[in-house]
Amino acid sequence: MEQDLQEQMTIGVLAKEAGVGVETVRFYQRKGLLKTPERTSGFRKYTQTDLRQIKFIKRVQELGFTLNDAQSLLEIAFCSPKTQPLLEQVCNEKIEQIEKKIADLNGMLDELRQFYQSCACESSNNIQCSLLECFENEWECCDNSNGRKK
Amino acid sequence: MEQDLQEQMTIGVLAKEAGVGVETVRFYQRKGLLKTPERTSGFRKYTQTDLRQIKFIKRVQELGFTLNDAQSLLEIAFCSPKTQPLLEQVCNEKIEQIEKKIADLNGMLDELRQFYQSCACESSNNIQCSLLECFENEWECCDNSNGRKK
DNA sequence: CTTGACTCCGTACTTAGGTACGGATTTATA
DNA sequence: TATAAATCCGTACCTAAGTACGGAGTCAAG
Repeated sequence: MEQDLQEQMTIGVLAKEAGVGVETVRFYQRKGLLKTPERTSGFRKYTQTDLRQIKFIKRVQELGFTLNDAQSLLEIAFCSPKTQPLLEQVCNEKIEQIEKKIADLNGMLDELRQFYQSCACESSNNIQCSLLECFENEWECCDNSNGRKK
Repeated sequence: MEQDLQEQMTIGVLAKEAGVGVETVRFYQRKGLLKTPERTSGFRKYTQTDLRQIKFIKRVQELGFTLNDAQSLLEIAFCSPKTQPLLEQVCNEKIEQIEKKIADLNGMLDELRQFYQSCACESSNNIQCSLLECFENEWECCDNSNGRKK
């Protein structure tokens, strides 16, 4: 028929287009992340809208959200003066989470670099430098310039 | 008795001190993250070292590493001239991992802020801004005065 | 009309990182 | 000494986000 206009596709095509597995589509449907699709004699029929929605979900996931988050984002997917505060809240929460994670990681980087530096003491023939001790002693445990201990 | 000098503790005390559950300690032992402890008539006996090690693991986890990562960090925890090349290698790997993670997270932050900004158009009294559309239109769908574009 | 690809369904399995259960000891307290 | 609390062990269960299985029905090409 002339249904090409509507670009209906099977689950397999949808999955391939979206870059996910067929089982994942079924899984999303079970979870309520995709609306129950129409069927032609038993087979699910999907539209471009479904494709866009899956892509959206995957993108949202990449941004560090869970599927539950994705669902609530979809539920408020139309922002208006009414829903905007909620959207702001959800986004800000995530932004804060990520900022905190970055700060932590930067701290860890510092610590690792100090550890690396402090133990890369070619002169230490017999010093046993414990990472745990370095960690606990603010990385002064095997300070090569002036002996151990803080 | 007079074993306070060694500060031996039972699994319950250890767990409480470390802020984890008793089962978690047993789980870490099964996973090889904690060495098999000594026992007094069947009961595990732990030292301050074990406590420090658990705290270290939890800290490493907080920084976004897995238990496997924690394990490999623990395995190189003692550096000597022999193990130093290995240490250097593992450290550098970890540093690279963290740097990549930070870069990823920064990318996420940018996108999230765009996501947030593009829909935070205070002037839109009647505009229905779809997150899906924002997403698909590179965040120009409800472009306001200072709207960002790709 | 047959063959192979695709889809259907429910269920089970996976990895990470634990958490809970339940019956048997042991230890500490009153 | 009696009793409550803690510990022992193996095993089962949990969430998240899928992935795999297996036997059936269906569709499209030759």
